[in-house]
Amino acid sequence: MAAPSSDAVASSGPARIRDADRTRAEILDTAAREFAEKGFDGARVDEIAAKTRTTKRMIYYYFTNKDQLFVEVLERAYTVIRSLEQDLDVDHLDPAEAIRQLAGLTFDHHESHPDFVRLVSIENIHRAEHIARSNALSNLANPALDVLTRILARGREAGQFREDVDALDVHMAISAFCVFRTANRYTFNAIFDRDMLDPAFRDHHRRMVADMLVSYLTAR
Amino acid sequence: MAAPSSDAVASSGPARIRDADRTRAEILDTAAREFAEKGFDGARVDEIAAKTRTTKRMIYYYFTNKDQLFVEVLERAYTVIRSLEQDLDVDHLDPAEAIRQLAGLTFDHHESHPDFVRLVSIENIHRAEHIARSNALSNLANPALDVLTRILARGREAGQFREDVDALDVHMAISAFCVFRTANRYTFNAIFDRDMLDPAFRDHHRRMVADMLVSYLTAR
DNA sequence: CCCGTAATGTACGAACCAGTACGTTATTTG
DNA sequence: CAAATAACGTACTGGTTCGTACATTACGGG
Repeated sequence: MAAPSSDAVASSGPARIRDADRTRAEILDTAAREFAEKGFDGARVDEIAAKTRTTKRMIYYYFTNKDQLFVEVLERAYTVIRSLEQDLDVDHLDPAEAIRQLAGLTFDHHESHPDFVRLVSIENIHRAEHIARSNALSNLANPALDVLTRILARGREAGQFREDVDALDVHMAISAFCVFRTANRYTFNAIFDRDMLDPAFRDHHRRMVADMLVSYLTAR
Repeated sequence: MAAPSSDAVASSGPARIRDADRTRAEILDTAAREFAEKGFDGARVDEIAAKTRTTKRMIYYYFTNKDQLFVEVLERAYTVIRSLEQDLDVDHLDPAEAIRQLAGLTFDHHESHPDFVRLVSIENIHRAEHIARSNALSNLANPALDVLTRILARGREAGQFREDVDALDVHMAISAFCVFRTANRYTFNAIFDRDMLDPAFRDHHRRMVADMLVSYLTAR
């Protein structure tokens, strides 16, 4: 209910009372969790505020409105994933092995960032209207795509890979598999009684995407 | 579209003023479109009612509340897909060709039922809580799975298919690909500037799922 | 042909919820 | 150190939205 108004909180070096960056970041964190949990329309600004050490007023102070808050949540979520993708260095590997590495990395990303997958699902229900409103996102290239393009070129030159696929096709196929496990986990489990995220399947599925793509690319 | 309920609607005069079946069906149709369009929380009961030839009162008369309405929308959506799947008869085909047929059918289903794909996405955001509340859905087996099981068994017996995959794995892989094209269409297009549902890619993608699965299953 | 009930319509309410008006305190800058 | 301003809090509002109380009409069984 009412916050303890007893000031003089000073006591043992409390965190700075005014810290715009921290407050802003805390709102974004909480909002990301809340949006991922309940969806855009299901999430409540009041609830986000309550789960923060600040107030609803601050959300509007920093983010203008609920839509803009979601835009920045998405921007941050995509940025995290992208920065991880940039660490990928497979130019020295055999093309097939490079594909395996890329698939594995993508698999791991999605497995360890379920909230990201949910946020993307939610944004798709809204027809990507928030991404469209974000300069940061609509102009952001995907480093994984460049990597993929080079791998495919090398594979084709070596006569190993088929010619009728481009990087986006391969990226789509890998993403589809990885996204599906998380995004459709609940209905799949309800209907087929199998939890796709059960650790028992993890390694099997991880090998499966890689095998699928490599066998497809190398099929004559 | 919807077939008139029981009998021939008495002559050509004004439609029957009282027709429970028709009213109920019209509500379900409209609700399905509205939920698919806006999501569960984004959809408005008042809006659904307005797009119907009846009133909001009737929605509550037949469906108790918004959640139950969504449950029945899902039941109907799944039933439509399932009934189409049952027409599949591939037991006389070569296992690889049978897989191609199944993948193609699944592909076509998803391509021609985008609303179904969206409803499933929405239900996953809600952690399949509505399906859990539906006896019809949580006890409904998937005919495509039985078909798949038989295909795989034949393929293995013939020494053509690998042994370390089960029907659910294959179903998952095919669904993932087909669902992704529709479910993640908007964010994919916003970020990569490629509309996965562009007719120009249709045949290519359709062949791609089938090839991916067959090459994977037959890989040594 | 009449009456019970299934089917339908109208109007309303209570809760909820995004967003704001207004006031206060800390921090920075000149 | 004073004045400006950035950061923050409280309390409220106006519109929305699910759901319902109450009234009414068509239809079918007896």
